[in-house]
Parts: sequence; C-alpha cells; structure tokens
Amino acid sequence: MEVRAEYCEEHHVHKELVDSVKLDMPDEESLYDLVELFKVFGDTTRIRILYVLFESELCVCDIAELLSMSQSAISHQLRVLKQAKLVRSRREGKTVFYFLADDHVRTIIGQGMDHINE
Amino acid sequence: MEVRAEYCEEHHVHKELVDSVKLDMPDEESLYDLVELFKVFGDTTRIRILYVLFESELCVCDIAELLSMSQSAISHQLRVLKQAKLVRSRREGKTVFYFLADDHVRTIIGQGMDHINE
DNA sequence: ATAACATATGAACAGTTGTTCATACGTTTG
DNA sequence: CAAACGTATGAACAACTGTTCATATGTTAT
Repeated sequence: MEVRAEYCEEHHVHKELVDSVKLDMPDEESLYDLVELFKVFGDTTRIRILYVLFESELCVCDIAELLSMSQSAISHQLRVLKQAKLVRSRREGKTVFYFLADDHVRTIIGQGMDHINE
Repeated sequence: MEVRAEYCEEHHVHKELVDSVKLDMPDEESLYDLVELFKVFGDTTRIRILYVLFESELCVCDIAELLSMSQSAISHQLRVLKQAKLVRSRREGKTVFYFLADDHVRTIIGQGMDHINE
C-alpha cells in the first residue's frame, strides 16, 4: 500500500529482552551526566590540558605557553574541566595552579587509548 | 608599562618538566583519534544505542522503536558508531543486525559511570 | 518485473561549541 | 592608594553536529 509503518512489521525484540534493556538502562539523569563527561574528553584542547597535568600541577599561563594558546582560551577550558570535576585548583598569590582531581582521568584516557590501538 | 607580556613573566615550568611533558604527550594523530573516540561517546543517542546493544544484537528498526526515534536518525548514528569500530553489523535478508564490536565499550562506559558516581 | 520492506544517505536547518576580544576581578607591590 | 600582573568571564562569531525530510539502495516475495 502507500502508508509506511512507523517501524518494521516483524519485530525482533521480545518482551523479556525489552524489559531487560529497560532495566539496565541508567536513569535519564545518569545518562545525561555520563554524556556530558564524555563530551568534556571530546576536545583536543581539553585532552591536551589533561595530558600536561599528568606530570604536575601547572598555572594557567604555563599551560597556555605549553600548548601555544591564549590565556583566555585555556581559562575557559579549565572552567569546563573543573565543572566536570576532572581538575581542581589552588590559589597562591596571583597565581592559580590546576591539578588532576583524581585517577579516573588517567584510567578513562588509558582505556580510550587502548581502544584506538586495537 | 602598557604592553602585556604574551605569557606570565615568571614561568613556573622548568626545562626538565617541559621535556617530560612533551615526551608523554601522544603524537598528533593519536590525540586526534582519541578525541574523536570520546566525541562518539558524547551523545545521548549513541550512548543509548550502545546500552541497548549490551543485551543483544538488534536490527535498526528495533533500536529505533526502543529509543522512540526515527529509523533515519538511528541509521545515521549507527554509521558513526561503526566508523569508530564500536559496533559491527551483519545482514540477514532485508534486515541488518548491529552488535557491540568488543568489550572496550563496556569498560569505557563503566569507567565513566564510576566517575560520575564519585 | 514490480511492489513492499529494511536500511542508507545527501542536503538543509537549528542548536551547540570553542575561540577571540574586551574587560572585569583578585592579589601583590611600590 | 594606584599600577601591574595573573586569571576569569560575557558577548559575538565561525565552525561543527544531530535531526528531519526526501530519496536511493538492497533484498524478498508475488
């Protein structure tokens, strides 16, 4: 006929499978948070910042110099990393030092590297 | 004076540290690939697709129905997931089934979940 | 061969994102 | 206090991304 069905006619999913899928699927909020976390890792500048912080804490201008980018651009991205709780900071006079918040960062990046190296 | 220095005047990074950072920093191509991988995880639709595939392989229309989205939208995203080698597919007549490529997917998502759960 | 179905894909459009620029904030020094 | 420095931030703009829509491709059945 002329009218398309919204989905395929013969469904391959069974009731038990649908239930099982819905059980394992995280709630809306967790899913959103998870996606936001991966979005943070999905940017070259932010990944580079995390990599330079692997070695030691650094101030904003040092990171900017190491990555050959403007202070403003780095500061904006450090804000994103901080909101995602991937880095923390401490002030020392005029200078603000940033450092990795915990070891999850290394683990997640490591797993990603494992994948792209087959 | 009136002219701003490009970077802070007193650098906190030392030569040894800079060398060490540059040593650990992956090459341009690996960094790019890593970022592209995380970008793939940074979308609600794609994460949802991966979650439903945790249970079993599914055809495109089943995924579309489970996520209440159009066949086209799902197909576009499956293409992205396939290019990232996170899913694979097999054809069976008119139907194409998609399934997880390997266990890195579970590991990476698991690590992400660990982080957001503090 | 034709029709119907399942999937794939190109174009377009809206929403999002990262950088730059200008400027504000917070701290130290004279 | 004012000036200088290091950092933070809002606005604007270009580049990118995900969905929709229309349509094409590939397979099966009549």
